[in-house]
Amino acid sequence: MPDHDSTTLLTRQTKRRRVDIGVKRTVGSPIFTRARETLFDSMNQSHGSNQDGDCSLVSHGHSGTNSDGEKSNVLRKLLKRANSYEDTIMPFPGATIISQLLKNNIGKNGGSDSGFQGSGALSSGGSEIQAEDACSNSSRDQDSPSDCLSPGPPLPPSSSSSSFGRPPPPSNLNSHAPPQPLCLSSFDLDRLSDEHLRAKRARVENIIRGMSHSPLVRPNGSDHNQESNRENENSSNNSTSSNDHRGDGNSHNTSSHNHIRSNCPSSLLSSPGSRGGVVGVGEVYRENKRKQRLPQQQHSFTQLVCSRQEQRQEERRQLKLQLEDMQKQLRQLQEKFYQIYDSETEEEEENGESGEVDRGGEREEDGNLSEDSIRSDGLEERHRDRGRHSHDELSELDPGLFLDRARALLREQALLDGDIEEDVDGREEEEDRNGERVMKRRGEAAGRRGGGRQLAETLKQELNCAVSQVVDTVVKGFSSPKQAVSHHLGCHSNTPAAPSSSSNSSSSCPPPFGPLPSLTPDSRFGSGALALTLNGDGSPTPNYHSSNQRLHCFGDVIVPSPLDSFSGLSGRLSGVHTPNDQTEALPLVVRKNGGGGGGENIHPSLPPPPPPPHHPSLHPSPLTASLGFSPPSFRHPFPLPLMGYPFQSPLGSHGGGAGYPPGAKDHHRSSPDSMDMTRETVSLRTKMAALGGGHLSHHHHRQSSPSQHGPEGLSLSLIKSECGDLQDIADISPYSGSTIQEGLSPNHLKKAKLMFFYTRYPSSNMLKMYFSDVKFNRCITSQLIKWFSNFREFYYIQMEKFARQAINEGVTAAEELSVGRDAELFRALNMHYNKANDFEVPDRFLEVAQVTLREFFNAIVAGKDADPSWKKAIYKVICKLDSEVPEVFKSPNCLQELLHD
DNA sequence: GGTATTCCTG
DNA sequence: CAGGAATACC
Repeated sequence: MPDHDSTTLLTRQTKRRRVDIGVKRTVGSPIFTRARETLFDSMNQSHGSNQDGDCSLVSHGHSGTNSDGEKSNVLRKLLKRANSYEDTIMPFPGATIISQLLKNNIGKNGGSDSGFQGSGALSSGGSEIQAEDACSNSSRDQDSPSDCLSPGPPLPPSSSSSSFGRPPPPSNLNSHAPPQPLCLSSFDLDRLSDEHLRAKRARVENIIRGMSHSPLVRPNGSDHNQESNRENENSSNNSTSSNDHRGDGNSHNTSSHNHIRSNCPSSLLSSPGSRGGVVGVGEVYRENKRKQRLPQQQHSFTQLVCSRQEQRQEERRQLKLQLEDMQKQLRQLQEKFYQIYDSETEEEEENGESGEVDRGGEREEDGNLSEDSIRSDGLEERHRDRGRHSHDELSELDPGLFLDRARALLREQALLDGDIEEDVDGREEEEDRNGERVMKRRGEAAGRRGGGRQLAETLKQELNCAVSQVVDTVVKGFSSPKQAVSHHLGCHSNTPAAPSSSSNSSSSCPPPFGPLPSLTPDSRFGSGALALTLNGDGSPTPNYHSSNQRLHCFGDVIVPSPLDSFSGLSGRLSGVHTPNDQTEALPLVVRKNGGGGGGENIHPSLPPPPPPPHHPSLHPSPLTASLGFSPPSFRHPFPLPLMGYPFQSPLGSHGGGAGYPPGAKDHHRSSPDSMDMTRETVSLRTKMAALGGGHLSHHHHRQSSPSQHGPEGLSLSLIKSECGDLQDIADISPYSGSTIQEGLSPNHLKKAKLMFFYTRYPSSNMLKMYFSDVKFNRCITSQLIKWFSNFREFYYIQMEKFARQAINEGVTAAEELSVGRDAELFRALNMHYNKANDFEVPDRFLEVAQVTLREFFNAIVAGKDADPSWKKAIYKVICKLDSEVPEVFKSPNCLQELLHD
């Protein structure tokens, strides 16, 4: 980024900080406290004490001695924490990770989080709009997103730090620490999870949008305008980002829909928005890249090479956006809770509405100083704050999406519980900012609490699912660029909204969201991870666990890695590959393209294996294990494809589809082809051997399956590339053949050698029959034929050698020559074709060998060897001695069977 | 012209 | 064991 960008970033950050602070307040606002109280009351009274204790960290000051008061305090604290966390760092590992990532990214970008935070707090609230713009700008910039995100954390710091007395950074650290989680316990966790879920959703949506959108040139300038336009289009109030934020708040009051939409545009599009204006450019750009990538993967690898950097940036942006989304989601969740439980706050809300201007200062103070004071702000303020926060801080994120999701969730819950329905409606109304309804709610609130619990549970479940999905998606993305792409693709396919990018830009946000509730769970998040059951119908728990694990893993991986690592990961994953990262994956891809230049060019970077890029943390087994990703995947953008091939090795595996481990297959789906292709293209037969070692090893590791294939399995696959048939590549597609391998593996070679005991002159058709697990193409066929040719060569050489030896030894009659299992000739042959001697050579082979030896003996004795083509007669004889190859060899697993026997 | 095989080389 | 060249066959 140019210097000016950095400066802008700083300004943005400062602004953002402000915004964040304001947001924090909102979070910390009394409403939250009440919500907390209600939640706690309903949720667990027993836990309350503990939580209080935990929460005690925050000053209880206001709350009365009453348990309720304590609870409220606790809730407030929790909320504050959550807010502070959101801004600073999420208590969740994932959140923390994200925050860290964002920070790291920022750092990479050149922006200094710390500096921002410090300055950010400083910035006055007056520039919220600007802050938004800045965010959008920053978001626009690839790096900028992080900046926007970063602000979030920073903002809280001021409030959080003041309120909590923690410095933002420490808070982050602390947040990671277990104690906080404890404090947060159910409620915070729920919120966090919700936010995560939302964030995931938002990410997915963003991704989808990006996918859908036609590739755009990065817009440096018009982003803001675009954003504003989009926002306007969306209908929400936002003519401008600044207006939007405030307007959002208002809009929320007026109508939840508006709020959502406004948010949506900003978040979705904008995530755009913040990236926003950037989005306009950034998103489009991303989209373009994504689209290109997809086609590239599927169609050709060359394109991939072209836009590495762009992809990287996009990935960064996406990551940032995701983080932002997550934060937004969390906020939304909080809001929901507030709405649900806030009946009390109604009064305050009205008051709060009176002065938005004051809010800025008050909020900060309130958030920091006392929750009670915050209450005075009222729901509206919260909304406003929310809107601001979302727009300002998370401008990129789509608050609308979150809201929609939240609504959907609420609705679902309502469906589950009639009581809840009312609550939901109330929420919406609250969103609308109808203070009156809020008041009504209060009355209901008491009754609701039961519903509130349910809601909380449902929200938790949904959050868990969403988090898990998000984590999965993120991890996948990181793990392999292609995967990420695939995910994106998947999202597209899955998400109806995704299809039209352009449409999405203007109105896309709302539509996607609207459908989200229903779609969200599975379809949207497309990635298998998505399987969330937002409704909570399903498997929240399993998902939850998975999510947690994933989060941990993710956290482990990500947290340590600075943005660089992140970017590297993203690049790796995306396939954009930073030069370092790309080392492995890209080359392959490139190769494919043309054998040519583009790919190769990329490769160069690869060679210098990126030692630093890969953080040890990245490889963490846990992730791979939990996620199912193989560690290599992280390194290799295209791990999946590779995995598939290795397994394919005839010997081991096989078993058709069975050969692949389920997980592996799934991975392959994403983008195995590219990998294989590239590899194949890259390494020809010659290379195959070399590759066999390295690649195969990778495959092996990746593939949990213990296929016999050694590391070499892949080598042969490369041949295909040589053939250069795109079709082949396409065919290679991991899925196409259940377990059909593109190339020949060492096992295949071994199998061929064993087959040589039966047939010295196999026909191509015969080979196809017996190597059914291999996808035959010219190259493969030629290679197999070449193998047998080589076998024959060795065979005849040995025959001639021993025939002459016999002659030299004084053997006069061919009859004297016999080939037994103890014969030196046989041992030589067996050593060559059955080195392990784990296969029982058929007697027929001994007979043929004896015949061959005698033919050579006779020919030599007869002096026929003078004729240059004297061996042809012998070949002609021997070729007739081929015997049927046992059916066993037709089985891909024949080696295992044969060897075991 | 393409394929298959052999021979030679590494 | 693969690549390349040469040769033979279709």
